[in-house]
Formats: sequence, structure tokens, C-alpha cells
Amino acid sequence: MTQKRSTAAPTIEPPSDDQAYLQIGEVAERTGVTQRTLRFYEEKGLLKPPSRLEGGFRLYSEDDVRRVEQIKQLQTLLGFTLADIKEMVEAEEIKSQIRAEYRRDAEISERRAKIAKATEVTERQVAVIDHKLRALGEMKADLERKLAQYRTWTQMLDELEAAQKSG
Amino acid sequence: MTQKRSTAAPTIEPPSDDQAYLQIGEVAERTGVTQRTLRFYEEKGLLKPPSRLEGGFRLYSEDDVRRVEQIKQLQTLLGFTLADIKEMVEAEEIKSQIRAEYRRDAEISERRAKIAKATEVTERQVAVIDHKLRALGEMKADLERKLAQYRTWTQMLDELEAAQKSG
DNA sequence: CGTAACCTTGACGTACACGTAAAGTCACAG
DNA sequence: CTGTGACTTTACGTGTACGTCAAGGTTACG
Repeated sequence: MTQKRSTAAPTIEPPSDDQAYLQIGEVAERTGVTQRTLRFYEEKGLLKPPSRLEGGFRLYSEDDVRRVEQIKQLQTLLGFTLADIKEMVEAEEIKSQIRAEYRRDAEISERRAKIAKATEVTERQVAVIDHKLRALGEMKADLERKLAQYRTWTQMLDELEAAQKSG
Repeated sequence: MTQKRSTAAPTIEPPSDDQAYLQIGEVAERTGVTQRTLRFYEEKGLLKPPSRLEGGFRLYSEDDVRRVEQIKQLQTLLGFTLADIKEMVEAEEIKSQIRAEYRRDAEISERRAKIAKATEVTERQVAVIDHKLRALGEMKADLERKLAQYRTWTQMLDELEAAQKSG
């Protein structure tokens, strides 16, 4: 029998809430990237080191899965480098920090600074996206002009053939 | 004196029209890519081998410059690989062929086939672009939600400080 | 306790997109 | 005719983003 370990509860280490933790294989399958890629992203600081099972097995959260999907989007669809993406991911980290500090008492000026920083980074990202949106729009318009041209040519060939038949 | 060879008329080889031909250095400067990159694109079939001066110097046309700019757009902005881009460029080639055959007598069926092929490739490209447009749109919406969140938080800090002052 | 399935950390390999250095050629000024 | 700058090919080097073993530890089931 091909045995498959039950999606077991973490034996130790993970922030002892009752989340559904996933091993690297599951995450790989769900996200469509390889295990190597997941380790590589961790090594490069794109994914925070996940919690571990006592044996050393990585245990990922659903949040981690979402992050991986986000990274793949940014990379394959939008052509950002992992370095770019790391910056963006770090902005996400800042957001988490802000949320964490929200409950606790923290220097207001410090909180302001972090929010300002996060705002700045996010605005740069929006600008980049706007740039790409415009470029893509122009590109699409070009392609549709071409398609229109092709339709015209096809029609001309139709008429030419019709003339030949009736001629 | 820093000598610069006059943007000389091609001594030989180039399709003997009176276009303004550019050497590789000029093209590199105008397009912002290196000479190495231009030779590399040629090697990879992304740029058709340009005409040469009798000494072997490459002579590029304005069309070539436009193509280089298009390639850079596709690559850096949209994240296509050079292999992808080569396909697209080859579609462009087909279009040129169709235009060339338009004047001459050519098999109608052959012309139809080429137009059909070009249409197919172009439609695939439009589909890819649409995909990216949607992804970018969603990403932008996400970022703007974040920005709104940041504004809310900043406002909360404002009010908190105001309360502290008046308290 | 055996063993299959799953995981771990190295460490080396690879495809892509060029960078860079070497050694020689070409064009024109002086 | 020589110097200088722009160009040529050839060839090896580099950074990114992983792929691919290899050797071994861990977990769960029978």
C-alpha cells in the first residue's frame, strides 16, 4: 500500500495554535513550484524561515502558501526579479509589524515612520504597475491594429477569388 | 580632436537606398542597450543580420532601432523571454512577407495560410497580454487597498495625538 | 522494528542573458 | 604612415533562478 502520512498536527515548535500546517511537499504541489524553489526562496529571504517539526521538517502556514503564489505572479506574469520581489515582500513585513504594534504601546513617531515607509514603497509599486499597464495597453492596441489588417487582407483575397470565379 | 567618422553613406552592400544607416555604437547609445546585446540578439535571430560596410562594420536601419526598442519593452516591462520574443518577431517577419507578396503574384492559398498563421500568433499574444492586464489590475487594486489602510491608520494616529494634546 | 514515503543539508550542474577581456581590423586625422 | 577610436570575432566569465543528484535523517504504518 502506498502509505501517506496524515496531515499531522505539528509535534513541536510551531506557534502553538491549531492551524493546518503543511509540509514542503504539500506546499510544492499546491503552488506548482518545486521544493527546491521553496528552499531557495527561504534562503534568499523571500519566505521567512517556517516553523519546524521536531525532526527538522519545515511546516508552512496558509499565509506562506499565499505568499508563494504572490511571488510566482510577480515573477512569471510581471517579470520582476527576485530582488525586486524581495523588496516588495519586505514591505509586507512592515505591514505586519505595524499591525503587531497597533495593539501594543509603541512610539507614535515610530509607527508613523513605518507607515510612511510602507506607503512610499507601495506607491512606487503602483507607479511601476501603472507603467506596465500603459505599455501593455499600447502593445495590445498595436496587435489589434495588426489583426484588423489581417482581416482586411483576408477579405481582399475573398473578393479576389469571387471575381475570378464570376470572371 | 575626438574624431567621429561622419555618419557616412554606406560604402557598399546596404540596399542602395539613401537611408540614414547607423553603426552599432550609435544604435547602442540610442536604444540604451550595449553593443554586445545587439550582437547577441543578432546571433539569436532576434535581429536580422544587418547590412555591412565593406570593412565589415554593421549598418543598422531605423527599423532595426525600432525593433530593438520593441524587444526591450517586451523583455524588461513584460518579462517575456528572448525565445518568446523571437516568436513574436518572426510573426512580424511573416507580416513583411505578406506585404511583399501582396504586389507580386503569389499563390492565393499560400497567402491565406500565412495570414492565418500570423493571425493565430497575434491572437495568442493578445490573450497573453489580456492575462497580464488582468493580473496587473488585481495587483493594483490590492496595493490601493493597502494604501487606503495606511491612510486610515495615519488618521487614527492623528486623532490619538489630538486627544493626547487636548487631554 | 522494518521500510516506504518524506524530509534534510550540501554540492555541483544548467539555461538564459548577457559582461568582459583579448587580439586584430578599419577609417580618418595629422 | 602612424596614431587613435570605433569596430570585428573569439572566448571565457558572471549573475540569476533554479535543477539534480548524493547521502543520510525522520515519520508513520504494519
